[in-house]
Amino acid sequence: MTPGVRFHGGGAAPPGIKADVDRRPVTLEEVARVAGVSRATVSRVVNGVATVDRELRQVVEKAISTTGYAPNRAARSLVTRRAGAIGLVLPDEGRTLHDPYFGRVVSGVLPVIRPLGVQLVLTTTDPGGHQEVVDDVRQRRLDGVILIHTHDADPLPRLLTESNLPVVLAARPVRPMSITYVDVDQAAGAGLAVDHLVARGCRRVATVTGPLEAPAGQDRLRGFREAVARHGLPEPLVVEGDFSREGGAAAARRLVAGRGPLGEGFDGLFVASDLMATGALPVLRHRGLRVPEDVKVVGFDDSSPAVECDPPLTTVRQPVEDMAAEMARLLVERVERPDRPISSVVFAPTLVVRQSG
Amino acid sequence: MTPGVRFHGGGAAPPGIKADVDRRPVTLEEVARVAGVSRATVSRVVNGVATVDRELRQVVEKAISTTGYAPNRAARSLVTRRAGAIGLVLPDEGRTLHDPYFGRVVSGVLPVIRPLGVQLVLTTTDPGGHQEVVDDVRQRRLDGVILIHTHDADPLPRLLTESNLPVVLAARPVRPMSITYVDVDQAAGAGLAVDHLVARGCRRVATVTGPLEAPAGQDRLRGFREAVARHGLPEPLVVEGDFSREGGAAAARRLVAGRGPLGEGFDGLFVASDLMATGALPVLRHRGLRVPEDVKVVGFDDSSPAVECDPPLTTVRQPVEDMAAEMARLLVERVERPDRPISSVVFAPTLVVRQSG
DNA sequence: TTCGGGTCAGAGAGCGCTCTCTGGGGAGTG
DNA sequence: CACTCCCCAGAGAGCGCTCTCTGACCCGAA
Repeated sequence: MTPGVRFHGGGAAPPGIKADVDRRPVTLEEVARVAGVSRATVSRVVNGVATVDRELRQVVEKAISTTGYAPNRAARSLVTRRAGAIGLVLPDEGRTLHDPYFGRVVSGVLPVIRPLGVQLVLTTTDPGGHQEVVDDVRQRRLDGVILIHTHDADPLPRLLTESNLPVVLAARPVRPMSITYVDVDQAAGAGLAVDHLVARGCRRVATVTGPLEAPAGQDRLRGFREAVARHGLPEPLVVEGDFSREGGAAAARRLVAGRGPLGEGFDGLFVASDLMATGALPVLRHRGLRVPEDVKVVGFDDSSPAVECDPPLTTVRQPVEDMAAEMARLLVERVERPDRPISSVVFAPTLVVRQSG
Repeated sequence: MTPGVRFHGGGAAPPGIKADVDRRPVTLEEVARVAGVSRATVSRVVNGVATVDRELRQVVEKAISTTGYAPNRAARSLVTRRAGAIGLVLPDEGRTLHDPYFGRVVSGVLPVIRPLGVQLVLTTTDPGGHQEVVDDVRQRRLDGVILIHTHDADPLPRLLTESNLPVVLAARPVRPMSITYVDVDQAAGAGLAVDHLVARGCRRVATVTGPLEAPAGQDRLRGFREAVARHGLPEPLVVEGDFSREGGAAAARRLVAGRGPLGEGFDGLFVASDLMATGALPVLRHRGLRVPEDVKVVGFDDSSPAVECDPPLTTVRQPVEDMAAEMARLLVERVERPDRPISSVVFAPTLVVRQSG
């Protein structure tokens, strides 16, 4: 060893903040030494195990705070076989990520899992397809996943359940399968919309549906038809949309094209998503139809476009935050007791009345 | 040991999927045994270390795929002292999470870190304040964090940098400090807006600013004033807003209140955020001012309200995805080489012309 | 043949934690 | 007073991986 000049430290380190920097993290071992107890006892204190003497506990707690100990999660995970993290998986067709719905899900999930010390990891199924997500779970980086907006062809739900990994779906699966999901009663929501239109005096109603291969699309149409029948209304106009703004506009154009000069056609319109409604409204306006005077419009989702468009949209609200919180709870439950029977939850929608209908 | 009935397995397990379920995960050790090599060699193959004989490598790779081996990340983290995860920290005043901006950040960050095998962990500073985030890093659950929308009083940037933890800020810090950040040239963006208004024939311009304690608010106002001076325009009207829709509406009311009967006042309006602009537009309309005929309006952000409002907004676009990707790159770089000098990046804004101005 | 040098696989020591098992000591009982 | 029982702290064995160090083996040069 050549003796040389040490720039930082070298003798007794000055006390204070600087000494913290670049120092090796404190381990259980060191806390134990400071407290004059064994590693096991410190571990018990850290994890809140009750069988520790009061006095001893205080000594340990003091040692923890003076040393500034923070447990290494990787080491703990290695033993407990828990990652302490769950995944939120979005299909990245670009759309979902930019949908405010996504933020609502996050703000529903976080309050449930943070107090449990569980992290929320964000992923899309975008690049490597789905294997990445499965790998994340198999590598024990994720204890389970919440799947958003899976579509018909999505192999992920099956892939994950077949590997017996904890999954919760946001929305009913396309094909019936043994999987936990949380959904809103879509049909009932559509019914709420029709009830409202009828209460406001509409007699000839129309609908722009979602894509009919999606369960949400199917269910909202079914609920719409059932409510129309229940109220004894004449056969409604039905045009299929695709949940996009442009799709809503296109569908609206087809609807007004079939409308006669003096109002035969429809006086109430249920659009199966707010985004489509924001596409449909300008079409109606350009056709000279005033909303809500000539046509009353009700949307679905209560997403931000609903309040931003003109006029603000009466719409069916899904309690997304509550649903997300429930998904988180179900997932955590499933991670902790994989043997429990799976169970799903369906929420009731509500109607938010604004100016459009 | 009492001999008893074993329900699952017990003899030779039937081959196939069922056997995978509930089985203990495969370890390096087992792969090594199957391949007839040492644990070290398998590790070398898994991690792509070059000094492994070609043939041997193939044998190991085969063993990996037949056993279905997936490395345990916790074990790896324990040794490498890398969590393999970075945090995206949002201040939860409710707003940010529901802002589409947030989704754009995520979709900029993910493509950068996923190929590196790094996870994105979402957090807010909401409940326990900021200690939680610091703890996450100290517990080595997070290698570093990206901080979004920090405000003046936010202690987090300082807290993290003082602990010498890798941080990247989205936006210039309020007070100058030694920290990596990525931002758009706010002043230049405001200049773009004024240039456009002038090119469209405006002579008397006004602005609704952001909150002036925020750097973005200050910089956009400064850029606005500089451009106004550069074009030799008369003293502009300036009203302070707060980046919210309601704040935009309130500011617009104050502006039109000062406007005389025959158009003395302003014919061009720069609103420092799209959201505020969506609040301002209806106010102008109710005052009988047509956009863009009577007043041309330019917003800032190119967020979704810009395309949803009526008329669609001409606005200054921040390349949010690119900026987010850059933040991710800077953070990863910083995690890998903490000794490197810190560096920040400023992006150029562009103008998106729509119908409002 | 001997020897130096280079290549590459194996041995083994941890990383920091949890958790079971052991055992000391005090209280209660016969 | 001896014995049992219980309570609670310590010892120590891993969890599954990485990475350094050792050493076997082969090749070419002396």
